[in-house]
Amino acid sequence: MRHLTLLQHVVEVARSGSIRKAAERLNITSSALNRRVQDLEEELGTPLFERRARGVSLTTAGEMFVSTAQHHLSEMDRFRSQIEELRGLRRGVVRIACSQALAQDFLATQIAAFQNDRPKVAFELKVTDHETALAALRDYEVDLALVFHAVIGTGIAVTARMPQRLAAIMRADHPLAAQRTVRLAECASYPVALPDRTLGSRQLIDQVASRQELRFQVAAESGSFEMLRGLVMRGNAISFQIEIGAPPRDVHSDVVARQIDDRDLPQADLSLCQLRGRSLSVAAALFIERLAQAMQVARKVP
Amino acid sequence: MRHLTLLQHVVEVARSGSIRKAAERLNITSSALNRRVQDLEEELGTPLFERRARGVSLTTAGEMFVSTAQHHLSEMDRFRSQIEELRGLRRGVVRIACSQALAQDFLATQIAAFQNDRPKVAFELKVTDHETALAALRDYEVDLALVFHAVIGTGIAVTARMPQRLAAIMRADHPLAAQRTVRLAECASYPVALPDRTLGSRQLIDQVASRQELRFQVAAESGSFEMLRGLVMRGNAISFQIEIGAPPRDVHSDVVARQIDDRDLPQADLSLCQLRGRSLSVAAALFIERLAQAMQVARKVP
DNA sequence: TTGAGCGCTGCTTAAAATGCAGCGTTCATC
DNA sequence: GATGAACGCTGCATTTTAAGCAGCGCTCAA
Repeated sequence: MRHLTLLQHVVEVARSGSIRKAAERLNITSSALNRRVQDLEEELGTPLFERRARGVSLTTAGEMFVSTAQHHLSEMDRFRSQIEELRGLRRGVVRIACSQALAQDFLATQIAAFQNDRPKVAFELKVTDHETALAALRDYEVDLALVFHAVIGTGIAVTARMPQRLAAIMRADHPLAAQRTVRLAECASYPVALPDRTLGSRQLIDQVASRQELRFQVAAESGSFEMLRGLVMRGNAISFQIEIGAPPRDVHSDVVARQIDDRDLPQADLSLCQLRGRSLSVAAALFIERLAQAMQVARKVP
Repeated sequence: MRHLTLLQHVVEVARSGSIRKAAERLNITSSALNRRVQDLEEELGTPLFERRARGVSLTTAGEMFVSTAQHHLSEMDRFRSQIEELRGLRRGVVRIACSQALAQDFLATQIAAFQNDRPKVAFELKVTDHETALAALRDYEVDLALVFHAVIGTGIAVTARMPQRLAAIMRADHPLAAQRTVRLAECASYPVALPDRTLGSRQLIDQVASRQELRFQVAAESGSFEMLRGLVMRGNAISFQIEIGAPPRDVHSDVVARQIDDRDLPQADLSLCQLRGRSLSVAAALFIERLAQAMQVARKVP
């Protein structure tokens, strides 16, 4: 879209915080970009950026402009998507931000099922902690975010919600593996490998642990679920994961999941989030619809 | 806005139904406009207009584009308005479509009061029948519409509503002027000057008349309230107007208004309408707010 | 059958955006 | 306190883009 470049350029300057950096990203010279910004500011009769020694930052007017521009760019994306739908191409990109726990099993299944119907739809997955995920949603970087136990502000709408319990994961030969459910206090008797503090499951654990005055023997702490699983397998530690990311019995390894006793757990939700007021591409809207449905269904089956 | 011209151009072509006509309105040559359209179509990979012998008409994709474009143009208008507000200029334009009944008294008062606070805000008034008024609202030609007894479809939101009775207006020396209220049947004994069928008040009268099987002595029929008032004054006819457009005693003439008996009247509303999903300029939003308030207050006082 | 009105295109000309090189400034670093 | 990297900005030459002009072929009402 030729007439959208100006908007994209300004948004990029805002993102980069520097005209030169933005120009590099956009593959134009900084002088060209600089003049585009200046022309726009002159036309509007008001500066959009404050010039600082190490770059630029948005003025109030600039923030308003960027917000409008982002919205319009998103609308145009959606328009193009509808055009393609009209032409029967059924293409599209769905961009998702989610926490690690979901990526491996739940989302992979959902995406595969969706692509069965619409093979030309591509997916972009961004795996992060929930704060970054919601920020990406706010910045129009992703179409939807799937977050666990997050504080969701206004501006973001929760399309579906799914209560999630925490599961303890351990090796099949771990003493606690004999039980159907475990209590958190029991886990304290063994070495544990905890998710780090950016992750929702850890925040949940900390909450419970401090209430029950539990002290874990923390063998390790990591932001990576692969790492934690590795520690479980090779170090015989206990780790924790939300149930949707922890199938009761993993066929590919000797790791098992054991539900934690209900009495120990506060309520925590897995939330499917969209940006309020934003219309999505056909592909993204369809996928969200199915995902929401899958979450409802999964909720019914305990 | 330099980068908005393309959108404006396409919208204008859609409005005009012809590239040449649109080009004339836009003060450019038809070849230039033609090529802009073609370039855009090529870029989108889909035609926006169907070429017909006597001009062009929108394709489905074209309709979608125009709708998005209009929305974005309106957003940018709003953005500029907010900029000016930020700079303390407090300027702006409020564009209104309303029926004649309201223009003379009610709206004039409201506008004058508003301009007392914000003298730099200009008003554009479009006086028409209610269908045209709602169409203008839908086409982003006006910011708000004030219509009486209209069928309001989805896509248009009613911000405030005010039940309105009909009043009979007549010369002070008319026999019926002696009464505080009149019945519609009584009016049938005298010559009447009726609003024409485009006007909401006429539709209301027709409704009642047909139910009560009344036959009026129709002395005249007109779409102009000035004309009707003239006939009342000079021909001693009775005419009708909604109460908000008919002050009980007009100091500038010998015309008086007498309320019609409640038993004769079906419910009819004066509605303040906005386009759903559209954000308005600061001035327009403020004016609407006050107008809505005024309508609530007016409703309280019977 | 004719002519007015339409969309479209080749060519020329005017305008706008871009790249290049370089200026003055700020600020972390040594 | 000197230094250099990073930044925004500007004059000028160049390229790219858009606009205007004239004219073609087409359709359809008169």
